Amino acid sequence: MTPPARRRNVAPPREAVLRAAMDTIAERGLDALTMAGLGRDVGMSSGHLLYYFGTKDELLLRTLEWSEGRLGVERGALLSRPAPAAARLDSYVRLYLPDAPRDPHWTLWLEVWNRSAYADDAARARQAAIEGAWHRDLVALLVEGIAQGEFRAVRPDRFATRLRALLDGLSVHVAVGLPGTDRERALAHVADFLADSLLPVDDAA
Amino acid sequence: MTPPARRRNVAPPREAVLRAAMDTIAERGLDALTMAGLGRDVGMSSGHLLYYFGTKDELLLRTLEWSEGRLGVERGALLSRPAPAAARLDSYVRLYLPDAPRDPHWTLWLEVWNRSAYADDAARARQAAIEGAWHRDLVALLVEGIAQGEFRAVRPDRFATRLRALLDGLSVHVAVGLPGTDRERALAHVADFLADSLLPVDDAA
Amino acid sequence: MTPPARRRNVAPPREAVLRAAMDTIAERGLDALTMAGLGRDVGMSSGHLLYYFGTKDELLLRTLEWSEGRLGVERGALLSRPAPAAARLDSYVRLYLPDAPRDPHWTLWLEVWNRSAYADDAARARQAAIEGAWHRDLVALLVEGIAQGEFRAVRPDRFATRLRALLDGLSVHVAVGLPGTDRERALAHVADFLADSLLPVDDAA
Amino acid sequence: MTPPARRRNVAPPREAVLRAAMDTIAERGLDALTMAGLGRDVGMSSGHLLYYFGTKDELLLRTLEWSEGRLGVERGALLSRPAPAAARLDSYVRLYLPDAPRDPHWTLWLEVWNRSAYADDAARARQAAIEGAWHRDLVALLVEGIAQGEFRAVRPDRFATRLRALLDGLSVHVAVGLPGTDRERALAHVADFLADSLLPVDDAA
DNA sequence: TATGAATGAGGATTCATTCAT
DNA sequence: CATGAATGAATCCTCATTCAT
Repeated sequence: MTPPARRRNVAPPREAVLRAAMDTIAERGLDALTMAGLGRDVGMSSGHLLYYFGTKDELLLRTLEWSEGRLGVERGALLSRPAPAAARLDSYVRLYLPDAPRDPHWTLWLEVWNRSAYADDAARARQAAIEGAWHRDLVALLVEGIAQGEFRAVRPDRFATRLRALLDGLSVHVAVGLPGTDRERALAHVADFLADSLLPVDDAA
Repeated sequence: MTPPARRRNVAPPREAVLRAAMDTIAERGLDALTMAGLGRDVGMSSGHLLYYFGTKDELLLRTLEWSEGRLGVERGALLSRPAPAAARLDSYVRLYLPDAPRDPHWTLWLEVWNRSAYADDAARARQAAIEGAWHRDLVALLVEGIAQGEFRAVRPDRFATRLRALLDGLSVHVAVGLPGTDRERALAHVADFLADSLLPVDDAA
Repeated sequence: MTPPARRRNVAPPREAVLRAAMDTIAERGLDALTMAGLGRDVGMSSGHLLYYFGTKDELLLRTLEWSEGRLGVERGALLSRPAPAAARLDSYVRLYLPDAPRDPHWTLWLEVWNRSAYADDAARARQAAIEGAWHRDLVALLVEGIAQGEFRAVRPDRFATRLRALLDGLSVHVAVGLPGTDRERALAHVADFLADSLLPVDDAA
Repeated sequence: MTPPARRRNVAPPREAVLRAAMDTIAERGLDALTMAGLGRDVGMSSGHLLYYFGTKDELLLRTLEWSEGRLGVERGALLSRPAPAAARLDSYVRLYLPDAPRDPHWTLWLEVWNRSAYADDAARARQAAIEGAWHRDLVALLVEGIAQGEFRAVRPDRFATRLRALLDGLSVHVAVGLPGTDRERALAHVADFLADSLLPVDDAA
């Protein structure tokens, strides 16, 4: 799946392609996503698909980026809302966590993580860029919340890392369908964690 | 990779097979693990490999179980040491986290998670059993530490879930080779987290 | 399926083996008959099966011979009955034709015919021997019937060949499940044929 | 040999492929026909072969249909000749019977019959369609011959079935190489049969 | 006799990728 | 831009057969 490679995309890949790729991956896993099948789904020859993406790996990464792009827009919107930092943090968390087992976006992430260790630097960089966006936005939000006295005076970067690790761990559990886990429980765990370590102490008093 | 299936394996699969499978997976990824290649590595025909495992998927799961078995022994040893709960918790964490990017054990987990969503119940159950062992041991340790006043009075099960989610998140980051992460930093993060939420408050005083 | 070959049977192969082989072939076709599977069915290792039969081809032929042996006994019994030749001929025909599509015995024949063209002389001879028995018994019956004035004065050998060809053709159609054919219709056809060409003319008068 | 399946084949499969398949089957049996080998014979990758046929089973059926198509043309030509019905019937019979043991066309039929019992309805229907063509043409010829007083007043459909059963039985014997049978003898038998039951009685007088 | 672990030679099939049109 | 025929390497898995015990 990672041979020569050559061309790149010329015209903007139709969104439908990315969406269809996402759907198939979510439903039946990445292994079930074949270029020919995807072409069939979107009414495009497999040849043309490769003409656009150059490589199946590239398609995978592009799909992830597209999906992230959409989440990024949502994230931007919710973070810039005129609302308390705590409320916006809650929205952030809700956006972060998978909706249910096999959540397309998370399924994709899992796959990308898998190949990550064997990917080239360019690919790893793009992947890191995505993670970075989530991270920076979270840091900014924490800074703001702390400044306004909504949050305790945690170290923003450190806390963001900690929270994201927690979110990633919980997300994997949910996305993978681990028995005894689901989105609601994950949300509750996060709420607990935030109450314990970020929100004002007098909260519990 | 998931066809008919049929159970076989009567004699204990040689450890060498599992070890070799692990090595290859760690070095070049699961996709690079072919039955033929593995057979070559361990001096066994690919036919016989299938005779033992019945399926490549089964081999994967068995390798994970074997690897877990070894960790389980280590875990048991360190947890029953006559040492403070805090020290034992530290060991537990050190055992949990990957050694470095591409850590074989974690690479395996990533792969298993990937297929998990599309696996059958039996496979998922075996997977859950492994996770359960880590969880229960952690809970027991927390209970003990709390009883002896070493830890704050957290709710053990809840805290264990939180800590494990954190560990999983950090582990993935490390195993996957995310820039800016490594084992040491992960350990530091965990230490921070524990200091903040589990260890006695007077610690920081 | 036709390599070296070496040993032969030592003890009388248990009937159960032959019977089980027959059943499997009838139900799912010869391709589905594996030595290992058959061994499982009869509680015998595949190794021992080969120890008995030496070869899968040999097993096939032996199964056919065993099946023929049973039919041969029946045939002998019915032919030696103290009954009119016409009645005995009718029984012969009923024994000859398959019971229904996938009739085990005929399924076997079809398979044997298939390999026949590529078989060695010994195998072909054994196969011919079986066909010969049916032929000779039929000839004898015709001779007797003619002598007693029950049948017209056809040339026995020639007529037997013709009748058997007819029976084989009809049998294949029935055994194979050709639409529009079944045992009853086949029997009617044969009856017609016999009335037209073997039984006394005054019959129709 | 009968998995998922998927239809493909858009362009007309080169005749050469079918012809080569036929040749190999005739020479060494269907088991010896491998996609790779066939690809080699016709200078086409095995991948492309499957791209065309989708399945080895499909290739088998297609080869039979192609072969039948050619015979069908011949049959059509000889039946529409301006010749006595008896002469045309003779040609029909000559076309029907195998040329010699291992006659490719008949070898194919034998194989198809074998799987027939385990085939799906679609496959069985296509098979039946072929047999039906032979049958209908024969019936038509009989009707014509009877109308013109060349043949006795047999019931055409019934007689056609009987004759075809006879032809199938004899054909198998010849194709399979049963000792004591060959095309000439088979032809003689058929001639006898026809003289006895179809041609005018005064013939023999 | 009997076992069953071990073999190893295939076999069909899949699929990303190429390229002439 | 777009096609889709063509490739061919690679894969898992099957199974008759062997042989040490």
